[in-house]
Amino acid sequence: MPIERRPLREQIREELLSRLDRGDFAAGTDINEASLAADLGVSRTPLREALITLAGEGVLESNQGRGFRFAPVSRREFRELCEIVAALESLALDCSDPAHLRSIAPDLLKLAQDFPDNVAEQQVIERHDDEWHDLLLSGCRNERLLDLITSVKAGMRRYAHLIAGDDAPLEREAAEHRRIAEFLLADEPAKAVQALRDNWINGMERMMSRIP
Amino acid sequence: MPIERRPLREQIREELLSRLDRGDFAAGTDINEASLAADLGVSRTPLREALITLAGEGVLESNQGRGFRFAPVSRREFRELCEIVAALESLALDCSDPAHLRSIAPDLLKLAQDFPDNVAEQQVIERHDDEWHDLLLSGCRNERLLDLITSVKAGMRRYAHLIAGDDAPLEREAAEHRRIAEFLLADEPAKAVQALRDNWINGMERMMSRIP
DNA sequence: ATGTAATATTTTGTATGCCGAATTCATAGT
DNA sequence: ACTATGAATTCGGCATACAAAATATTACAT
Repeated sequence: MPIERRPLREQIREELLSRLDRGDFAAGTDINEASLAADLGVSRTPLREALITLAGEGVLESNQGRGFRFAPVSRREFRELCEIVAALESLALDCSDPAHLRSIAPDLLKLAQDFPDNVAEQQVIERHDDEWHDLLLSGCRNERLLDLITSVKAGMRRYAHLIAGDDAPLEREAAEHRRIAEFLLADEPAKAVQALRDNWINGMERMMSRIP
Repeated sequence: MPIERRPLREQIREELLSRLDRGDFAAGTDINEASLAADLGVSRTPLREALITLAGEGVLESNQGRGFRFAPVSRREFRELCEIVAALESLALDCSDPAHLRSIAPDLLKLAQDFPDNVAEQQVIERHDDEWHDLLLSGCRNERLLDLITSVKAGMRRYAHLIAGDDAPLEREAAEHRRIAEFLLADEPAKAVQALRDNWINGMERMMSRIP
């Protein structure tokens, strides 16, 4: 088996993000470095490195002398994030290889149809959604853009747990994914881009009511 | 005078970026943490924190065990960055308050006209250009978007010194800025957005030949 | 009882030290 | 002379130690 040979800061970052998905941290909570480090079984140094990375991604905010805290959630910020991701993913889809898009379209359609079937726990659904978008953008040659999208989406993870336990928006999401895939199958990339944009805007509105 | 009361990592980050503007670091160069820390008069800890931040912004890359190095420049990456910033600034302009845009339009025009007059050193010009764009986007209410633009632009600073010593593209840049400002004065924001997009694409092409 | 000042405690920010991995140089063998 | 193998050294990654700031606490005065 391949032993984990990656910087601790990266592993810590991912662990914190997945805890965030589970809703382990309340937004707006101050982070105590010593206790969190002890909890994770690492020293403060790599933990702080992870925290600084997350602060750069907007997951945390840092105030001089007061350390780090999970950035509070707000409808306004969520809308801002959705607008950004919509623009970035649209761009990514725009500069994707059309041939590649056609080749993955069947898979995208299939995944979208399987969507509501496995109504497993929330985390699985979230991963599923992310994977679908990742596949959609897999033909984008702009590496920096893909990294940036990943980074911005990290900031949205604070909102992930808020959608738990409601199947209706899930069905809507799947329907919109099917629509995008069908446009790609029909070789109409421009319409797919528009549908993707709509997907984010609609998803934003679905979420809005759940944010305090 | 107000004494500097900010985390060292931020001051270090800015110092490194301004050194980058001056072309002090060759792209692709490995960074020796100990010697750089000694040079800056700080310890390795806040330096590493700054390096990690810069790596998150794409200014540096980090390889396991080999530490940090200035990410090598390439035409491809520069094009990627320009496409991203074009999309982000377009979005920012798009969701700006039209009334505010009209109110700053005269200033923007004036600044653009003053552009080539003070043909001072390169750094001043770069700052001037950045300030113009900052003012242009000052009416954008999407805070996260503005932060993101700043962050992506940090990655472009590796290319800043390459444009030194050529006035022709500067004149073109100023002309395009005037064009944008005039659209805003005429209350045609949509055209201004398009002109802004063109500005980035043209600026990209102007730079291309200078990148190895 | 409440507000304020002084002190104690907690927690962050920074510096230093140690260990292991990775690179480099030297040496031996073909 | 060239490659391969091993030793030495350098350097990054992480832990620990220290300093400074912020928060909590207590004592005192009004």
